[in-house]
Amino acid sequence: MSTGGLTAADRLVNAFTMAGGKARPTLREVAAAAGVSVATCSYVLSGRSDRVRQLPQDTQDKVREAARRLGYAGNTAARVLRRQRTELIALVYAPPVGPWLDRLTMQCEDVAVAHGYSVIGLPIRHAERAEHSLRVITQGYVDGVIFAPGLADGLDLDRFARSTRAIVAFSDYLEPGPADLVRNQVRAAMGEAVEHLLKIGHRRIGYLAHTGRPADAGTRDRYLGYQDALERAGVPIDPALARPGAASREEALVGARELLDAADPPTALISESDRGAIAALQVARERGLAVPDDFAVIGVGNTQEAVVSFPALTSVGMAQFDFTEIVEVLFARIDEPDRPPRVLDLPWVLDRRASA
Amino acid sequence: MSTGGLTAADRLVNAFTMAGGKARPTLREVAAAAGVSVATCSYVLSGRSDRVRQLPQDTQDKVREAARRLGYAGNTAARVLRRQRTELIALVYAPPVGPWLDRLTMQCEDVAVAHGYSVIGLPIRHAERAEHSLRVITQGYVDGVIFAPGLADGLDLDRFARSTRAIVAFSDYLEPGPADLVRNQVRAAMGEAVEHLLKIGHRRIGYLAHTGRPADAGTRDRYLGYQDALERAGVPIDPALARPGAASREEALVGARELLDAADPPTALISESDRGAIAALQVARERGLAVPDDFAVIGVGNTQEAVVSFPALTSVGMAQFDFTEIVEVLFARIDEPDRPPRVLDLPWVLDRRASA
DNA sequence: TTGTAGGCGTTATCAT
DNA sequence: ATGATAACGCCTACAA
Repeated sequence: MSTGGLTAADRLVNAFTMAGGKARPTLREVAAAAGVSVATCSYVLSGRSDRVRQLPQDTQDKVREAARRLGYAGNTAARVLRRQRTELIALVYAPPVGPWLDRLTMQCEDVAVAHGYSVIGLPIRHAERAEHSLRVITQGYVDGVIFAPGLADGLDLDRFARSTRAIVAFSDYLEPGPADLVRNQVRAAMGEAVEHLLKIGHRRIGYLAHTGRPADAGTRDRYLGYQDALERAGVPIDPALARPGAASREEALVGARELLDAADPPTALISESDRGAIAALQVARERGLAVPDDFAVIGVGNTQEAVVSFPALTSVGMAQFDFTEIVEVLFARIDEPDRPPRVLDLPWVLDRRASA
Repeated sequence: MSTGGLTAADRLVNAFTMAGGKARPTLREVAAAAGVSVATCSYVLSGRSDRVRQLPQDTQDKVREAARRLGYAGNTAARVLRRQRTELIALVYAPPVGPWLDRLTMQCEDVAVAHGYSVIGLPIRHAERAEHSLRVITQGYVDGVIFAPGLADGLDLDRFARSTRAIVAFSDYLEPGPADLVRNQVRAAMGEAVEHLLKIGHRRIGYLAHTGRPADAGTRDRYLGYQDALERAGVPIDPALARPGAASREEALVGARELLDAADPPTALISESDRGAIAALQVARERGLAVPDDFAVIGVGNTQEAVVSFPALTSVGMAQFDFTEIVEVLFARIDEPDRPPRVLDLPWVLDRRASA
C-alpha cells in the first residue's frame, strides 16, 4: 500500500505535475488527492451553499486542503460552458477616458463585486474595428454590458441581446427593447445652455467641438442642441464660429485664440468639454477680457475641474454622478430576463457658476 | 422529400428556433441547416486556413450562408475549453485613467488586433478586492496580461504564470522570470530631478504627493527618489515640505498655497503629477512669484499638458510613448513560452523646459 | 472531400 | 453523505 508515505492519489498527482511541468491542476486531480469524487469537490469548492452544508466538516477540510496544496484555481471556460454564466460584465467605452468614465468604472466595480461579479473594460478605438472587439460580447464572454454614451447608437442591439443576458445603453436615440436605456437628453440641455447665453444678451456664440465636423462626430448632439437654440431664437448660424478645440487643452488654446482674433469675434463661447472651456478662460485672461461680462464661457461635463477653476465654470452635464441605480438595473435584468424594459432619466443640467 | 420548400434540416432549425425563442445557434445547427457535418462547418468558420483551402467553394458558401442566416456567433467558452486559448489579453490598471494609460490602451488594441486578439481592461479599485477581480486571470480568461506600474509589485506572479501564457509587468522591483519586465527607473529619475533643483541653488524643495503618506503609496518610488537626492546632498529632509496634492487640481491648489504660506516656504516644488505642478504654477502667479527664478516647479508624467502650460513645465517621465515593442514582447511570449525572460528599459528622463 | 467520435473541465442529475 | 455520469459546444485526429 504505502510507498514512502505517498498515497496512490498523491503519486498520480505527482506524475501529472512532473510530466506536464506547470500545468494547472483540474478538479479531477484535486479529487484524487483528497480521496473523494469530483462531484464532492465541485460542491465544496464552488457548489451551492445548500449542498455544501450537508457535507461533514471533515470532508470539506480534506478537499480544501488538497485544493490549496495543488494550487487549484478552476477553469473558467469549463465552468462557463456548463453554467452558461460568466459572472463578468463589460463596460464598452472609447478612450480617452475622462473623470466621468472613471466614476462609472469604479461604481460598476463596487456594485459588481457585491453581486459576485467582476468588471472588464472594453476599449473601442476605431469604429471599423469595433466588430472585432465586440466579439467578446457576441461570443458569450459576458453576462451583461454597459455601453457608454455614443457607443450603442449605431449598433444592432438585438444581435447582442442573443449572446448576453442584459444590456444597458446610454443613448438618447435607441428604443427600449433589447436594452434598458439611460437618457441624458444632451441635445435639450445644450439648447438650454445656449438659451441662457442668448437671454443675457449674447448673439455671437463661439463653439469648440471635439472635431472639425461637429455635426458628424459622436458628440453630434451637443452641436445640434446649439443649433436648435439659435434657430429657435432666429439667430443665424455662422459656421465660422465653430472650431475644433474641445479634445485637448492645446487645441482649445489655438481655437479660442483664433475665434477672438477674427474680424467679428464672439462674445461668448461654448466648449464641448470643460477642459476646452478652462483653456478658453485662460485665453480671455491673456486678452484682458472680463469673464463673464466681456466674454461668457460654458463647458460640458460638469467635472470637478469646473468647480475649482477660476472663475468657476458654468457647465452642462450630469447633475449627479451616482450610477449605482443604473448598474443595479443591469443586474436586475441578468437575474430576471423577462422584466419590462426600463428607461432611466438622468438628464443633463446647466450648472450655473461664475463664468456665464 | 419536399415540404413546401423546407429541407429536413431547415425544419429542424425552425423547430429549435421557435421552441427556444432566442437561443444562440450552435455549430451543430448550422451544420444541419447547411446540410454538412459539424466538422466541415468548424473548418469553414474557424478552422485553420490550410484545411479550408481544400474545401470546394460551393461547400464553403453553403456553410457561410447558413451561419449568416442563423446568426451564428460561436461560443467562446467551448472554443476556449477546447483550444486552451482565449485570444484575449488583459490590461490591469487602477483608475483614475490618465493620458499615459490611454495611450497604452490604444496601442495595445492596435497590436492586439493585428494578432487577431482583443483587449480587455481590468480595473482594480481596492487592493483588498484585487483578488476577486484577478480571478479573470487566475481562472484562465486571458492569454496574456500587462500590469500597469505599481500593480504587479505586491503580487505573486508565479501564481498567475500558471494560468496565463504571458505576463508583462511595469516594475522596477520584480525579478524577471514569470514575467517579462519593463523598467522605468522611476526612483533614479526623480533623484535626478531633485539634483537639478539642488544644482541651481534650491535647498527647500516642496513635494506634492498623491496621498498623505508618500512613502506608503503605490507611487512610493517617486518620494524615495526625492529623499535619495536630498540625502546625497546632505540636505535635511523636512516632512513639513511634503503634502498631498498630486491627485487633483483642487488638492494641488490647497497644498501649494499651504506650502507657500508656511513660515519657511520652499523655493522649489516637485509634484508627483503634471496636473498638480500646473496648479502650483497658477498659485505662483497668484502670489506674484516669478517662475522659475523665485519658484521652480517640476512635474511628473511628461504629459502633453506640460508642453503647453505657461511657462512650459519641466517634467519627469517617459521620453517616448511608443509601447508597441512592449506589447509585441507579450505576444512573442504567448507564441513561444520558453524564450528567455526579457527586461525592457524604458527609463524616465528629466525633460527640461521653462519652469525649472 | 467529408464524417465520426473523443475529450477539453465543470456542474447537475440521478443513483447508491 | 457520496459517487457515476451525462451534458455544455467546439475542435481535430483519424477513418471512410
